[in-house]
Amino acid sequence: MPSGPSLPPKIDLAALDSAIESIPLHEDIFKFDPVSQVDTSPWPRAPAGDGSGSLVPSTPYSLMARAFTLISSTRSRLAITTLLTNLLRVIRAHDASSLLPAVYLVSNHIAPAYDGVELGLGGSILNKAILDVTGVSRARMKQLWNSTGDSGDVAFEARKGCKTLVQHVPLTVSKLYKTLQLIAGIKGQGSANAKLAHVTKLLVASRGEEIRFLVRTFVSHLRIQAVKTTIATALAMTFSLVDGTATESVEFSKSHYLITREDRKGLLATPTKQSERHSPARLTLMARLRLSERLMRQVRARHPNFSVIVPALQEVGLDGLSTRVPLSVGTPLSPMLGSITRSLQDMRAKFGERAFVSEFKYDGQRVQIHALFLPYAVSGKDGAAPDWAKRRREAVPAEKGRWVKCCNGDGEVWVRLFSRHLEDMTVKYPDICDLMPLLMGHGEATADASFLGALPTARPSEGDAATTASTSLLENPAASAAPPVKTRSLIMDAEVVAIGLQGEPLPFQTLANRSRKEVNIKDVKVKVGVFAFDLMYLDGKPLLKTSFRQRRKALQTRFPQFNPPDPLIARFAHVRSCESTDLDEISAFFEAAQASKCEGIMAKSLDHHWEAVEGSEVRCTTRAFHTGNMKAATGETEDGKAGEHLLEKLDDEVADELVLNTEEGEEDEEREQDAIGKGVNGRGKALLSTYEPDRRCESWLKVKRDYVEGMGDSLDLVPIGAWHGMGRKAAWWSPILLALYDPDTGGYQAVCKCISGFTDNEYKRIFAKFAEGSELCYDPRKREPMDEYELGGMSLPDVLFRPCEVWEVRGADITLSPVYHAALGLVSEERGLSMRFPRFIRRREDKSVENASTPEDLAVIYRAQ
DNA sequence: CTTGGCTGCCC
DNA sequence: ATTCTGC
DNA sequence: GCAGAATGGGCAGCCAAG
Repeated sequence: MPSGPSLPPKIDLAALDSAIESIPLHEDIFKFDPVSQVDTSPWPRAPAGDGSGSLVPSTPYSLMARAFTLISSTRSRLAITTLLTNLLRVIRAHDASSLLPAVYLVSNHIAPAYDGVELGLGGSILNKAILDVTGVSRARMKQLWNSTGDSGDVAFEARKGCKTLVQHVPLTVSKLYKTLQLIAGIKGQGSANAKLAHVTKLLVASRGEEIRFLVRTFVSHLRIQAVKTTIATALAMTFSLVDGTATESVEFSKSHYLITREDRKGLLATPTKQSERHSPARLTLMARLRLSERLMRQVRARHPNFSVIVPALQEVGLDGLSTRVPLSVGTPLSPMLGSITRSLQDMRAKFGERAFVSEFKYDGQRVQIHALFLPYAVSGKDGAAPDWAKRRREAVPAEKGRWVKCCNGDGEVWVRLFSRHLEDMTVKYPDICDLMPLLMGHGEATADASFLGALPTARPSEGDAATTASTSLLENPAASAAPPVKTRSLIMDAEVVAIGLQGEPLPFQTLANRSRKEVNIKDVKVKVGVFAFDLMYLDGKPLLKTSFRQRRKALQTRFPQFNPPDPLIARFAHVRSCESTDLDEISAFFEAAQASKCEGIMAKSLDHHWEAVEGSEVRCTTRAFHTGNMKAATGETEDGKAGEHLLEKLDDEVADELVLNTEEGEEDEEREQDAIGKGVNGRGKALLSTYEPDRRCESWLKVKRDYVEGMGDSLDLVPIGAWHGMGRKAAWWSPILLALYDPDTGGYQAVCKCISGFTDNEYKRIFAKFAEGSELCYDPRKREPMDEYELGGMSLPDVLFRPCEVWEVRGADITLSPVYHAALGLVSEERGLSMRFPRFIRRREDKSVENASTPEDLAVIYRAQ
């Protein structure tokens, strides 16, 4: 119990529960009033943040638990969004300081990915905590795990029937968030116990449903059908709806986004009556909500940091948001992703007449490179400027990243590297950091011939790196032509690939062997090459809306491939690409990618286009079009009116871009000139080649061998065991352990687990056929396991199956495994083989278990890789 | 001082 | 990473 | 088609236990 001078006033828990219970969180967002419909008098109090010493309401965690419970009872996106929006509105209205913590709690995080904050709690520690707190037996725990498949549900069920003798102080959102941050900060010897102590304390303090969500929050797995987009939407709606509280900035008249109480009087966001749905007044407001939602998604995609976004919303609202939270060097944007495409023909067909390039998809690690040059001398002065330290601090968002001195003595380049999921990788790649000043023209060796080299593409070549480089230079003679232009700032997209002494690409597993906490560039054991493929920001200008053709051109001309003279520094090249749209040539390029150990290819649309929507007449006139540039979009047209027409036909996405982009600075003249599109006189649809953060787009298509039917390797495996599924798969077996059949011994060698590719019906069939305790399925802990199973270093499955089916399973490639013993001795004496990205394709009813794939079959595939 | 379990993060 | 499902 | 969920192989890093 807390003690000391500021003992909080005694809380009437019954009154609190009833006050929370009576909040109509499910109510239509236009009707719900977080001020008049919420009674905060029984809420716990905390000192106001303004230092006045006055006590203000502090959001009880039970409010969040209540919202989560309601959310869990539906699968309707609309209902979930409504609940979440109303929850955030209540918190915003009564306890604004808890809004950011609440948003983090909903999103399963406590900080942006790149801050490197980790809770370090997992199922194991939580199980311990639940045992401690509830006192249930281990057997009961296991039983609960098997039946619920959820840590929170286990905790909730385990505590049922436990008597809670002490009346606790209610847990608050703010307290929980602070504790999570505290837990994340605990390191070193004894940390496990220290974390456990905090967890246990909170579990003990929790009441009712709270424990379910508390535990899920500890394992960062809330499972409430709302992770990213739904939160962004709810946040946008929260700030669209003016609730008349003191903290709202009131500038209604000029806003694109705000909806006042007056505006929405008598209207419903989700009416049941058809007539109400189409009321013009309602449609106007819904359009505003959609605009806010799109704004929020865009801002979040360009600057995914709630610690920046939420305070910005609170201070400047939606209208000032995109200016206040822009794309910035030092903060990663969400990467653009490619859509899976099942064949080269499909890929070709999707682009139609549009120009595109194909690129090698290397098997490495994606990296987003941020770099900023800061000169020692400011203009007009020479020598180191006295305010260097201050300028340095001001130049970057925080004391993260790495400063690299330019060897020409001009200044320093600040570098920060991010992974695909936006983790900070700067310290992992000092060799890439050191590359940046040279790449940006701030080194002095740029005239050196050794700079002109390129990475060879899997061509074996004698001699050292320099010889190799000159060989591959022939592939791209243009590389030597470009003079180094000094670059101020950039954000670049690239793939990091492990390379051998000759610069040849090495497998992903080699790259994975690299240390992650690097201290010294001299200790780097796995050399890497950087294969660049996009440029999102250059010299202070975002290029997201620039066509890919121009981004690519800028990337290639400004940053020619080169091989730094210092062998410790990473090499730089562009991904190999092919501009032909001829299917045969693309096929040959795809084969070349395989030969170079690539995963496949990415095909990318080069230009912005307009295309007719079905049934409309299309007149194709070439003229300048560039999203984000009103003048170009409405510029020269055949009949002079078509420009306006075009604007009317813009789909929402583009309209939004236009609105947002007015704040992104002037257009680049060069870009404008090159902007190509098709005028459409009729209904039109935008097919853009913009960089779309956070989206899997049809303008980027990825083709891998294993997506293509009949192309990848597949195995015919025997299911020999399984575990109880979790979450939505709790009622079935998942994952399922698969094995090869060894005809020499009659044994079964486990090769991988499989979770993907099964339909729910297939799961049902499997669970019914291999029913627990039946002839075909037994508990290996209760009955001696059959000795023909070779499980390797695998932990024992919950159940073992009698071998009786054969399944076709496809994967990307075969890996040397530290765990499985499949084909042990055939390619390695120490390690067996396993499969990357295994997925169930179909049952082979035509095959008996004796006809399943053998260790030799697997070894053959491995050797052929 | 070594080993093995757990966690988070690459793909 | 891949895949399936409900909206 | 989007959004979310479940979970694959395998690595380094960290910590606890032996």
